[in-house]
Amino acid sequence: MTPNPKSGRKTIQVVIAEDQGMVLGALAALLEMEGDISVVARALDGREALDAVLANKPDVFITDIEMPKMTGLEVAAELKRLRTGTRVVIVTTFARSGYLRRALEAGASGYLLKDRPAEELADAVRRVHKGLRVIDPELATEAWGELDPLTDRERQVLRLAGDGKASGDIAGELGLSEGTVRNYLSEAISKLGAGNRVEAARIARTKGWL
Amino acid sequence: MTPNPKSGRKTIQVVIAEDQGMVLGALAALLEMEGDISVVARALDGREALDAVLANKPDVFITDIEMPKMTGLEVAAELKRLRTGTRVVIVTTFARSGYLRRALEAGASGYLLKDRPAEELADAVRRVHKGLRVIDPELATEAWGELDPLTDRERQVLRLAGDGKASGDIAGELGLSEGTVRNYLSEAISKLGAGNRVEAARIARTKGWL
DNA sequence: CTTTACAAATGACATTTGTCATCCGGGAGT
DNA sequence: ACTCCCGGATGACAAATGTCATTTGTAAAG
Repeated sequence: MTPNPKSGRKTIQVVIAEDQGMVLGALAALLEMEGDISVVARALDGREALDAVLANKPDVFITDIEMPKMTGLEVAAELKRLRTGTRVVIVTTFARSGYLRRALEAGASGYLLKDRPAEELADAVRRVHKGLRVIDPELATEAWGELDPLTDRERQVLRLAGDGKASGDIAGELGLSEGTVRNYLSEAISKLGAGNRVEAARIARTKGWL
Repeated sequence: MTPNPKSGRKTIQVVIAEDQGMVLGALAALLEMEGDISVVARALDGREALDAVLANKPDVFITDIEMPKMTGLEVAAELKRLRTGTRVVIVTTFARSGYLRRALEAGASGYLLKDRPAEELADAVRRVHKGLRVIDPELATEAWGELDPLTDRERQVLRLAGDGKASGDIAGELGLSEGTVRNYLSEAISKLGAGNRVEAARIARTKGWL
């Protein structure tokens, strides 16, 4: 609990969230090697992460997107709403423009891919701590690529359809009529230029619209 | 290039392969913290990995499964064929019994999940280096769980169907008649206890049968 | 030379999907 | 009050999908 009594005391405090324990530990190890950064807490899911950030008030919060309980984007949005001073850096596998947009809307200061060399993480933490924005170059360019044409309903319906559920089941799950579900699906299919529900779901997923 | 002039000189030499640069670096950092382990090379894809192992003859080779060029399983199989003395540890996201089976057939000595706590990695390396086998507990139990009931045809057809292709397209792509495709699909669906092609594909995928 | 076995195809049928035009019941405007 | 719009629901119809029983080659086993 006592703050790392290292050089000068002015280390950057960070909290990390990542659902794969091994990766979480490894990233933490990576950051701990840097003299000017201390990992004050780790979390294996979104809810835990949110609590950890609120409890520790770190300078920077590093988080994955796809996690149990709450996604990294949801946590970021919540932190923005609560006006904590903590800066958020998203670290994810997915180069999806939809994710980046949502991340920025949720007030994230950084968005970088797990593809990048490891050194960039510590760099990003420092830059973001200074108040700068760090966006992965690959995304930065085409970032503002076409925006999500789907309505909320279409999204929900498409999500379930993509898992192989039948129209009737989906209807039951969402409290709609089967016909209505088919209508939404039909709309989504045409908006995405797909040939059927499955392809539509696939397309939406790769764009990060889910 | 000079071997780490640490305590005693008898460190375990390892090569790591993982396609996500950030994770690769982090895992390396994690292992480097252990006094008795040295990371002598890193690789970002399968081919690179194979070369690195052949060039360095490490004690242990740690690898992800899903990588560009060559999968970790393929590299493992090749190393077995070449009778190098290097022990292989698979580290992956997927708890699929199909993968585990293939890993063991390819002569891997370890199979662990990225879900597990980070400490287990170094442990696994040490155990494997001693000649022991390390299988993730979650998989170890049901490991020999039900073997793939699908025929090759069913697999092919299911793969395409899972991407949203229609029966007709699949037929064209495989040089079969549409009716036949539907028959295979129907068979696969019943074998897997699914309700339709999409669910069947999903189930097969999670079992590692693809 | 049979028998058996299996991959592939056919045909027929019920069900599910995808499409479209239309209808209903509230708001929100003006 | 009276439109106009929008989420949702209906109904109808064509197309795609899932199921089965049956048939045809063909290759291995006897």
